[in-house]
Amino acid sequence: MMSLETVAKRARVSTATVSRVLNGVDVVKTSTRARVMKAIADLKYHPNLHARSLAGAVNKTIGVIVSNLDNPFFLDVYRAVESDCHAEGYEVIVANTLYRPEQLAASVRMMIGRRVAGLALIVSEMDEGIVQELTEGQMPVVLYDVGAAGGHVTKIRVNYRRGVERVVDYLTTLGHTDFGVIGHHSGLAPISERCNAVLESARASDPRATVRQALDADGLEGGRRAAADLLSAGTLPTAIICVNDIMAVGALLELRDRGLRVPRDISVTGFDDIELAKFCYPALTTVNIPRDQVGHTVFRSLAVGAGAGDALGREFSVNPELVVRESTGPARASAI
Amino acid sequence: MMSLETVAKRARVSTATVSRVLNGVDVVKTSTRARVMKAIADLKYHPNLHARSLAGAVNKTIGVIVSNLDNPFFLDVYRAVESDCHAEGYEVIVANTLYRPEQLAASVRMMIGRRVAGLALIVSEMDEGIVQELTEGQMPVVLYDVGAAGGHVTKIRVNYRRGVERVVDYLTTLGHTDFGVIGHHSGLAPISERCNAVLESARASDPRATVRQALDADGLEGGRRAAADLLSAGTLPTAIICVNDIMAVGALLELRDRGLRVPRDISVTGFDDIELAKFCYPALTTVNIPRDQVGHTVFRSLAVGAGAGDALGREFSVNPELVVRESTGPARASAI
DNA sequence: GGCGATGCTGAAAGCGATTGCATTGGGCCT
DNA sequence: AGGCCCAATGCAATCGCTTTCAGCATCGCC
Repeated sequence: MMSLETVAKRARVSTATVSRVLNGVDVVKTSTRARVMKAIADLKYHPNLHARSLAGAVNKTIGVIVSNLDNPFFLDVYRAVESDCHAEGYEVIVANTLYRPEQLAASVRMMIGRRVAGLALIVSEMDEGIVQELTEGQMPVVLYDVGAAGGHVTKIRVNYRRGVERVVDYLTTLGHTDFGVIGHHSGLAPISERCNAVLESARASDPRATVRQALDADGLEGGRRAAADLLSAGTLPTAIICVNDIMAVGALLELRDRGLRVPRDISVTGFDDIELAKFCYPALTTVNIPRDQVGHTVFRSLAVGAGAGDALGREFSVNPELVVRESTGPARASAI
Repeated sequence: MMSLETVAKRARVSTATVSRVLNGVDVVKTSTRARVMKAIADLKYHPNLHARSLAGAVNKTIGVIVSNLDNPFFLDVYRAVESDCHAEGYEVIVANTLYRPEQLAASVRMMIGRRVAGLALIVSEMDEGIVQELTEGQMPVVLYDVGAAGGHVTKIRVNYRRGVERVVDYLTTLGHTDFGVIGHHSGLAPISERCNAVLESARASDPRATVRQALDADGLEGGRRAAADLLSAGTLPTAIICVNDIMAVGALLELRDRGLRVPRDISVTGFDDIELAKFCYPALTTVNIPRDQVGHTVFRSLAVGAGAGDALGREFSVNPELVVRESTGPARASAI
């Protein structure tokens, strides 16, 4: 491979001068600059970025670790970060853990090894040990839904409870008092928070409200089975609240197969507002977590160089918003 | 930040020894190794990967450039590559160009700068200059749907024509002879190849076949408008072939709004088999490009170290498969 | 004509690892 | 006891770049 020196020799200058031309710093005589640029072009020279970030002080790249790029939530957050960063000349490197803790650890090590300027952990399989290690360290960090803010760590917390309240309140005003919940015991805090919040919000809204739970499966098929369980167990709820959109779509499928009309016979809600929610039939009423808000916060916390960095060390709370579509309507009057 | 030397000093050994412990090479006395490991743990030391890849000969990371991670096709290919690579201890770095040629160029420069072991370009906005430069260079490269194989460049080409033939043949056996095509003039070769293939396959299947085109818009709304155009122009086709799934979904939406039943009144097909195709209503009959096949080929071409690399320099042709779902059925007998 | 200021360029010291070669010291053979 | 060998470790060069400091013309000015 070629190096600065090759270029320098060909242009009959020192490596220092080539470097200056490359970075546009200092003043280089126009004729010299031209000679150097020609040499660079002739040789198709590309600077070695490893050497550059080894030698240079600043490292304009930030790291983002997410659970799974498949999940549109993580993808959107990542893209928001990326777009902000590119606008300011930062690079982003992303890693996904596939929800595996040991992969999380490996990714963190990798990011530290790359000496990123800052690191954002937007994952659901959070590991306490890692959180602590990062908190004790020096590197600017953004933690999502975990840990504590202060110093070099920014915390973003999502108020899931509030999101659930929005759903329940909305359904209550439509006359619903008889709810079913579809969720799962994954041990993931965000999910269990949602499950619990349904119970509490429902009671808060209306003391007579009933809530039936089906919490034993995950994914589309899980939603389907859970819906089936709810249907076969005595009277039918008038509304089914699902802790994520995928399960809600599964429920929709099952209801359709059983000849129930949504929302006339029964209302269904999801959580997350994935793309599918817009296009499934009927389009899903759900809860949206403002993803670009999360992304922008990450950028503002980590890109300390770029006039940003004002957000570092603070705690941010993001409030989910209700998105009303077609899968919800007034409670039916009578049993089916 | 800490360095090897810090660790070395603390463990009262030389940096060479620490390096050996770190990499598990050579023989280090057990007691020494223990001392070093303790020092590493105490200091929470993480090796600087830039320095490592500068000093070391081998660089076990490969680069993947895609047009847009939003697009499930690109995402799936990327994930297939990543999973293969991680299994063999390779890292993957990904860049998306958002379909912008200048971003493509920047990403290529970045990858070269990082001295990746190999580079895969899976983009639709291909730039001839870049292809040529890469072809003339040294680095192992995988090109998707462009360029020529040989030496250090692997080519993957997708037989779109064949995919379209599958669709048209299938519809023909269902009795369709009156087609509408929804596509767009994007200048993207894969898209125009599909548009053209429809015309030719239809004529090949049945000389009396008619094909009406609506090629002026893109995206979901574009598909919607194109469907509207097709509807308002004289007699209705019995089948609408869309060049991608997004536009097909748009068409479905428009047809539904106009009171047409799919597939009873009219059949609709897509292309790409994105996730949405499975969940929209009715589920879309479409064409799937085997993504993991593409991903595995990338890995086998680029990860020359890992017992792979046998695929480098060859040309691979991947054949799309027809995926029949619910949006297609027998041609209706009479005009509506 | 001498002198500091100014503009450009070069020499060389790191940055943090890897690695070939030199060194050391103990065990074993004769 | 002397010589050898090999295991274990250290020394120092190297990778490709940035950056400080110094050097050398050239220039304007008194």
